[in-house]
Amino acid sequence: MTATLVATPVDLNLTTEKMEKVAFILKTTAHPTRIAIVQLLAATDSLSVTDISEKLNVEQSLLSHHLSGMKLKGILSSHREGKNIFYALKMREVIDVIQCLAGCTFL
Amino acid sequence: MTATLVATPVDLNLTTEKMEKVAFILKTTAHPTRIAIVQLLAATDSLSVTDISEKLNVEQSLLSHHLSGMKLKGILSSHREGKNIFYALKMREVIDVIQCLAGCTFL
DNA sequence: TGTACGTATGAAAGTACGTTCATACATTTG
DNA sequence: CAAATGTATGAACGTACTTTCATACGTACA
Repeated sequence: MTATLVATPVDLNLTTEKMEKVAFILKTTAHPTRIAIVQLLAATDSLSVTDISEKLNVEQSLLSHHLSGMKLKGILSSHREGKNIFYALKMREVIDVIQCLAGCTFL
Repeated sequence: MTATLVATPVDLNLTTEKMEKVAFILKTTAHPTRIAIVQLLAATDSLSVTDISEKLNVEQSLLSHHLSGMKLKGILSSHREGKNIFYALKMREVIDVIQCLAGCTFL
């Protein structure tokens, strides 16, 4: 008997449409600042733009662009509270995505 | 007692360097064709460029660009067998990443 | 050795993304 | 209502990504 050092085949079985959607979400997440945002909101539930800006040391306008993009694409949600706008992680699955890759020993 | 409808906080705890690496991998995967490539190689272990080109209906040169990029970034590996070059999925973690997102009901 | 086949490569062009800056909008407070 | 604070928006610019095309390279086989 010979040992076959071959990975177990996995059947992902995605339609073209689903592949496009997955790619869309991946692209939306694929940026250090945006990953940092996800990380923050994974732990804190909801933060104002100023909070995030200070914790990540990212300039207000740039951060706002990232946040509204992520919101537009369904990853984040937001609500106003007085002068502040609070963002929260809506698509919590991205946590698992990041966690999965972060667990790679070779990274 | 009040029910708090709040998601469980998750501590991702990534360093800046790791966030950059994760972003790098995400970016490398974030494209419908490349997701299709991963899907194919997740199931088949190793395929020639022609195989992939025919199955995905992607022109040779374009496919080659995608493949060599993915190889360069450590996602794929390749070896020559005669005239053919076979590509295989090296970083199998990306399967989980895609599977995770593909499992989202709302996609 | 030359011809055919499989694959890679590089330039060029279009498109999308990231960043900055200036400015506008909304809400609170004096 | 004017000023201050928090946030969004849009234009402009540079950079990176995607695609196509032409061509080069490697291998097999007549």
